Amino acid sequence: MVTIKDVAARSGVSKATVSRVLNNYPVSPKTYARVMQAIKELNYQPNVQARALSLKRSHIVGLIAPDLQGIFYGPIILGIEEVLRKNGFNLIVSRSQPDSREFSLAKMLKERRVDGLIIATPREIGEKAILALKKDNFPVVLIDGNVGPAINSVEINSYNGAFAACEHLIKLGHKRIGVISGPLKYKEVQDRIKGYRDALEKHGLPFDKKLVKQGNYMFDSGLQQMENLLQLDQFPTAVFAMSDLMAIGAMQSIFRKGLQVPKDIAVVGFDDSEVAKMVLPRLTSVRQPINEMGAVAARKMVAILKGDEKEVTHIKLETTLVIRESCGAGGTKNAKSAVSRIK
Amino acid sequence: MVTIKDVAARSGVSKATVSRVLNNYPVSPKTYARVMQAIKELNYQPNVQARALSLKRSHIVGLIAPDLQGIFYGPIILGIEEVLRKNGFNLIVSRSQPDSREFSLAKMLKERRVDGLIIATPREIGEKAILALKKDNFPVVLIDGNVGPAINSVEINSYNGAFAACEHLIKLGHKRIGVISGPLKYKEVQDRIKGYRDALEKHGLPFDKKLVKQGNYMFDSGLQQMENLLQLDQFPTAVFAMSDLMAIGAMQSIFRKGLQVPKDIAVVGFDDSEVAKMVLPRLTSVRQPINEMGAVAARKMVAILKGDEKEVTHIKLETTLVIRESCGAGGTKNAKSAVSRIK
DNA sequence: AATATTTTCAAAACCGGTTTAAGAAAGGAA
DNA sequence: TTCCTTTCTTAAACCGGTTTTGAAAATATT
Repeated sequence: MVTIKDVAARSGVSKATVSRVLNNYPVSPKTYARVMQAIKELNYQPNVQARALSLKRSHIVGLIAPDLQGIFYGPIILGIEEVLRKNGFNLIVSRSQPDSREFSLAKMLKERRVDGLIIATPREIGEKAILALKKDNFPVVLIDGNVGPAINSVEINSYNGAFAACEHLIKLGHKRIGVISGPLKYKEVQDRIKGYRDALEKHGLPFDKKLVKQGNYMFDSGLQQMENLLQLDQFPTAVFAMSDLMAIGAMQSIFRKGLQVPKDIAVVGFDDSEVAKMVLPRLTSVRQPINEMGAVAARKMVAILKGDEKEVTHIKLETTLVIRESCGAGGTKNAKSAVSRIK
Repeated sequence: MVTIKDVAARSGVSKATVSRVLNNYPVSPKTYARVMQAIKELNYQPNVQARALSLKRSHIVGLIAPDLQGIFYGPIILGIEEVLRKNGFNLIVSRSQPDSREFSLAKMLKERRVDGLIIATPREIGEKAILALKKDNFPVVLIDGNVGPAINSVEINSYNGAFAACEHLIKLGHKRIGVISGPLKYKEVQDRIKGYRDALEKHGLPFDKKLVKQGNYMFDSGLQQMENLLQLDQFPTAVFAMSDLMAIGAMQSIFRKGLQVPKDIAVVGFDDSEVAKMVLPRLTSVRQPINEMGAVAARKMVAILKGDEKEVTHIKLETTLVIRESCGAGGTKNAKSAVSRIK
């Protein structure tokens, strides 16, 4: 491998000078030219390990997520990677292990392998561990979660998304709207339920606890919870599911019962993932800008690492209701999008 | 940050001795104990950058893929990451840029940021660039592709998968089987077409070129190409699509025409992705062990980096036909799986 | 007890960069 | 011309590990 020493020898200057050229410190034009010439001739590429050791900066950002693929985490990775690459950083991905999670966090930190950490779905990691990172002044950005004002976060405005979905159903004339939720302990689930309730209230409709069933975001639970809804004395005429997978499960459950979507029961999902377009009737869904969430988080991280930004920010991205056939309102798209930024 | 020097000072030995303890070189029991004690007390963690510089090994493996998410690349990442983590390696993911692909490859190599490279879908990268890596003796494992005997590869036995899918349809009585293929220039597409033709031939059925339409693996192209098939004078009674997304697109196309699946036209897909279970009728599909492909590639890489294996291997993983309703044969599953290894 | 052999450890060099402190060269003012 | 700045350049130290070399200590042999 050709090193900085080789370049120095070839261009007749010292290592220090080559380093200055590389880092844009003032150098006389002719020295600059000679060094660049040597770099080109030797096809020299600086050794990142050496540079990292010296600078105490690896130019690597770590992503910790409970899963590294699927409807949600796939697009996040994509969004993060693109921004990082364009800014000269690399991305190390790591799945959070349910068991040894804090350990691996602490290790990542102490090893100094990464310059900063983007943590997706911090609820898997534990608030304490995250706050400990902060205490060590380690750059952290959370995606899809929030552990208080001290730590940067990027999330979806779940409340607005749910509100829009439910209001849409109400305006179509539905008065009994079932909900298949995610795990109730999650903050975003509570937000969405609040959006649902507020939409009902705004239009003078009563809230019926029996219409809210708890699922786990997965297909099977949508199927299961829809069955439960169908066993009520009085069916809901519409269902709002907090994920597309559950919405699709719900649709299958409805079909099995011999009913039709949207004629007998209208269905709205959440995510607007690829599958929403593939099922019949096509699924009306609350679009989350997942890819953008990753990109925004990565941009924040880059800004921190470059020293451009110091203040903690909490960003909420807005959702869009994408109307297809499963809700019973023809149309194609109904856009509403914005980025709100809250300090 | 606490360094090896601090540990040395605390335990009253030299840096060298601490290093020996850490790397399991012979040391007297009482020295060992003292050093370990100091390590624990100081909560010392070696700096990976320094170690990487000294050892010329970063313990990072790079993955280059055209996409980092979705049905195919998502599970691959998952499979790779798990194996690497368990073996003490980290994974850097990088999307291959259509434009500057060779450049970034060469850069990764020269920078010595990663110890080895797993390249998914090498057709995007270019054979020359890959062979150049080999020339530099850089560890490379290809996933889902093959550029000759010199380079390690892991792929799916596409031929067998297609053969099984088509033979299954033939045994159900179909005599005119349409195909919606991937891009014909891809090797695996040619293999699958060969599987299709051989199945026909084995059962004495004629091959009709008009029944093979070229798609691009995406949903829309399935829809489009099925429409083309439906414009033939004589419909196929079954369709084999080379991806689930295209199969689902084809199904929608069939429905639009007022026909039913599988009654009028049977459909079989390829991938057995999550969506296969979500559409109605549920999709019969050729299951690719995608996750395992990633794991196998990662294991090979680890073996190379640990110096355990030197010979080049070409591994083909077998597929399984998963039977659901879209093909018209009730049943649940029909397993057939194996790993064949070819030197 | 004297010598040979083995074991254990420390000093120093090294990996390939960056940075500091100081010297050399160039330019400007008196 | 001389002296004072300002601009470039470099030697040496440093980042935090690993590894080689050789000496001291411990053990074995005679």
